[in-house]
Amino acid sequence: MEIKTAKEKFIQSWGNFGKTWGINKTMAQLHALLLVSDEPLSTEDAMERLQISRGNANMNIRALMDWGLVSKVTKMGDRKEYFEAERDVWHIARLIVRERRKREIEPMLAVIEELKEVSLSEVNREEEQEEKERFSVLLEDIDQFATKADSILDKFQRSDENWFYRSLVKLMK
Amino acid sequence: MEIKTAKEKFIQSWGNFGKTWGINKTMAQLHALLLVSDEPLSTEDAMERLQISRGNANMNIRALMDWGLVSKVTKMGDRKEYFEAERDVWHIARLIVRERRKREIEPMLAVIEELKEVSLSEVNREEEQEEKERFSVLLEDIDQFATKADSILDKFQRSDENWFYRSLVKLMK
DNA sequence: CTGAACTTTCAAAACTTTTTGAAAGTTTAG
DNA sequence: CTAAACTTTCAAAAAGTTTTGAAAGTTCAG
Repeated sequence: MEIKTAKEKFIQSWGNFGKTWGINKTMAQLHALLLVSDEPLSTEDAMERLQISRGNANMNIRALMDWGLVSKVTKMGDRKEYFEAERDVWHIARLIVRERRKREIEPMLAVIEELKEVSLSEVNREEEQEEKERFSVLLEDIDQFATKADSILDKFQRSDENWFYRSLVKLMK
Repeated sequence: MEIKTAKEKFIQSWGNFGKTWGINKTMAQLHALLLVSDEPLSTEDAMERLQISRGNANMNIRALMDWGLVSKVTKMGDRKEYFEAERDVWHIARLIVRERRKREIEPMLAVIEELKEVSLSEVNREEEQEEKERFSVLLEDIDQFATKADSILDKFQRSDENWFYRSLVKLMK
């Protein structure tokens, strides 16, 4: 296999992989493209390589910058904007964890906390007692688990690579 | 807030939450509905509570059973099938991790391994040397990270609740 | 067997998300 | 300032996903 073919395959796979994780396919493909490029690329370069429209390229590159995965590079004597991807896999993972916690875990925790409060309020009718109790236990269990998972991810996100690898060794014992 | 309203809200939130994680909204809502039901429900019950069609209810209940999150219950003297959800949050988490590893992480790892092999093949032309080297390093880094993350998840999936909580304490030190 | 009770399937419709591309906006060289 | 070079926006179109519901399939009591 040619290296060009291999990179192509990498870009396609990264796109599909991203899609299952709730990330727009083009966004993931752009990320992959920038990861395998030896030079920063312009919007035009990306449009041509991925066969996508200007609007699509522009929007998704912005999104990648919002996530912190891609940064703008300027070349002297050139008005075009060029982009390059963060290549440190460890750093990439932390940025992704940060975004996903923000978007997915924290809103869910907020809802659970809210509903827990409701469940604690007085029981009005006798027959509700047991139902309410069961619901409360469920919410409490989910809350406990999610809070713990969230705090691990928080720790991960703030830690350095060594912490991760040291932790791994501990856990695998 | 009424308990009925609270459960309603739980079902809606679980649905939206699931959606961002690449799980069909109805599937997540059905799961939530069964989680908060004190009795097993029939397909008809689910159709009525969630206002969905028979086909939709049927397909997504099947999917939940494939994931192992829901099981069939039969009542004597009744030909209908009833369904109930696994309520142990820990167990639920393990089942979800198992499915997602299978569907998302493992296929990605397979692609990376395949591309790594390609990258190791002889360099044909002089100018390709550096490009190939850079690509190889990237693939190697991703592979290392993903393999480690996958093995933590594998361990998690096979472990019991106590392992998880003990590990947490260790990690948070 | 037969037919009622139930479950499954799947093509078409509804809905959601993504993409396009042209127009508007911004920046800068001259 | 002006106009060329570039970036951003967003309504409409395309693509993708989910849902519907009716027909086909299955099971089982009588």
